[in-house]
Amino acid sequence: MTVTLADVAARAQVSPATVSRVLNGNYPVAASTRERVLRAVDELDYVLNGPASALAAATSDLVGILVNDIADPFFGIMAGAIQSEIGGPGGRAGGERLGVVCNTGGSPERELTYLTLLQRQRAAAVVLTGGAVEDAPHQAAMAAKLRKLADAGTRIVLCGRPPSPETGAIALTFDNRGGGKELTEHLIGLGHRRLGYIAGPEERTTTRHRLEGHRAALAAHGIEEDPRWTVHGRYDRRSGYEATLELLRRDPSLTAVVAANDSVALGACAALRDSGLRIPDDVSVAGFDDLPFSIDAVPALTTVRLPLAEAGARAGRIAMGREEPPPGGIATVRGELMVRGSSGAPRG
Amino acid sequence: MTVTLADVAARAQVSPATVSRVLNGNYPVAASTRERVLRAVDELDYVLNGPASALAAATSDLVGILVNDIADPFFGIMAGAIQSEIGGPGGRAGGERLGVVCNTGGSPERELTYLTLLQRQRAAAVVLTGGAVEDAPHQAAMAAKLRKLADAGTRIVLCGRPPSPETGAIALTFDNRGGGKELTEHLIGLGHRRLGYIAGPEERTTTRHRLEGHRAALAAHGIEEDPRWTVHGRYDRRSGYEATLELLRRDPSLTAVVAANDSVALGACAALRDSGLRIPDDVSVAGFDDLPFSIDAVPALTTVRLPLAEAGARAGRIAMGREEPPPGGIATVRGELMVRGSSGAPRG
DNA sequence: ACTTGGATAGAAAGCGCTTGCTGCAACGCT
DNA sequence: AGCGTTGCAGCAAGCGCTTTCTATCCAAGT
Repeated sequence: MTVTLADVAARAQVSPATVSRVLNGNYPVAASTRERVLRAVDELDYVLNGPASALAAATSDLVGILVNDIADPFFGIMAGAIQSEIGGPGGRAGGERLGVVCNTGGSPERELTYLTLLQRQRAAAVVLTGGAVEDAPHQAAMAAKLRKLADAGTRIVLCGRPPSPETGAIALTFDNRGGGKELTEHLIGLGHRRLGYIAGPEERTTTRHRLEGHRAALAAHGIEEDPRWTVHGRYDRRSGYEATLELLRRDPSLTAVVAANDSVALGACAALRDSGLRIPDDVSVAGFDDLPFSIDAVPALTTVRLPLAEAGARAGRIAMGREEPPPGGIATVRGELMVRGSSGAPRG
Repeated sequence: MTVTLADVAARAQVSPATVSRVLNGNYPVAASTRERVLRAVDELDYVLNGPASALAAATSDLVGILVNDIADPFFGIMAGAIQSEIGGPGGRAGGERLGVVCNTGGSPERELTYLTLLQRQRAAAVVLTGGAVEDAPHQAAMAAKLRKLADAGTRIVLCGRPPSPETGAIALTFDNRGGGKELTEHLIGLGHRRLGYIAGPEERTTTRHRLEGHRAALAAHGIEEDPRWTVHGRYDRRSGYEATLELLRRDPSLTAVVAANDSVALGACAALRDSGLRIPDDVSVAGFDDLPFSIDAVPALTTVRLPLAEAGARAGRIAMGREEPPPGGIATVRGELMVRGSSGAPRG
């Protein structure tokens, strides 16, 4: 049926053990023998049986990448960067690993299930990207699962997610709080005093941190926040559109709208325009992440750039054991304020 | 060390065979026994060893999803839809499969390598999304690889990619040619006679088909095309920006720019604006795909909507054997012209 | 010339699971 | 009462690889 190691061995007139060693390159094999084996492999078009070798070697070459929403470039960019470092194809030869990205859709259950699936596959490493859900039971379950994975030898890396002290996982965290604060301070510096905030879904670390940064900026400048100025929604444009309309309804005198991310900001822009308001003359808008399309908004979006690709690449390297983890296993990745046309001084 | 089937069997006082059967649910087991086993599984926190079971059963629960660019929502949307149908988490219990998306970056070698990796893992199915590279040797290599995978029992589905007759793979193809034609006809109908075209990378089916549609429309209306009106580039905004500048340099009298996709169109819009031209008053712009952000361009982008999520979902179901393949194994998915603000009658 | 040791290659014992086949009650039939 | 069924459970033989341990060969050491 399918070609096996034994077939190759027979053809190359060596033992299966030798073929295995040639293929793994972890044991001295005479050059002439090696060549004979490789020729046989080629002639028979042999492909190693992954499951069998994983079973025997008790290690697999799978690396899992968990993302909240694969259709969102925020995750796509990170996943792409991680995967390209994982090696798989494109990486240097040798450790050819299969970087697989799994889309949780932001659902806690799916997150856990994927982790189990990866555990079942005995994944070599797992990278979790983006914010975490802040539900206590779920966090406990996650921590337990991660610990179990780690105990089984799976390397765990968090990319753009807060540290999980209990699990000892390496974490590259985005400084969402700092970025949010800086962004709002920029707006305050421009003269804004009544700022609406469109937050992401509740019970999410990213949502909370960005909002905290926003509020910290307000507090630092003695601006008392009106509870009506905050609306929660999803991380998509539609949600931004609706939330903006709601914000405008609650307080038409707002002079700025800060969005949880760029997609939401785009929706906000659309809603403002549809309401006959000009940006930034009537209302300033700010996003977060600086995804590629943000610069194409009209006017271009003021936002906080997160080095997604760089962070992803680093996370990938750490997951592969090709880069030293940061001291303490935790590193904070800062964002950079990008001031563009969507923010300006308020009227009057 | 780690818990094995045998441990569970011992604890439940049954044979390993029985545990396996309970877990797979493909053999009658007395209810009381089943319950005892499940309790033991739970108590020991047992997780099946994937490689071992794949080896023994000669089947795996991996399903590969190949995409050209994971950071591009075009692929992200399809991949998400496919993955959610693959089941994995979220799907109904039972056939819990791991849908893994692999990012080829549009590179032929990586595409092939991923296929080999999936073959090595004995993937249950593989879905290839998006356009194919039109290099003859590579196509032959791909066909051979796909055939081999198919022979090994892996189901192959092409989503948004032209059929590959040699391989007998199921194909859900986008009607890029038809969409391109319709789009350009819309522009011609508006009165445009000098249309620039920003094509995607050469040697790509998607690029060629869209361009052919564009040219067919021109030909059908007796418009002779100036070779200077076509520029090739990548499928990203940057490329669209540069190509537009080039187009303008070559022929400043163009009244419309048709882009290979929405991202490119966005770049085109930016270039036009930066050149002091208004859209659509001075120059009309059209994209392709209708990605979520297209409606947020200012003015909103005229484009062709491709039912990415629907097609992906269907491809996923077919890959899982949960839906009948289309008759003949090939289905054409049409796009829908979305006329919006970025296209209008030319000046004068 | 004889021992020693380095360099290769082979034999064989699993890795943890699945599954065809066998075993054995309890059951219903004539 | 005798016997074929039916329903469950266990035995044991692998699945295709890796890896430890052993065997062999030859160059070098004394």
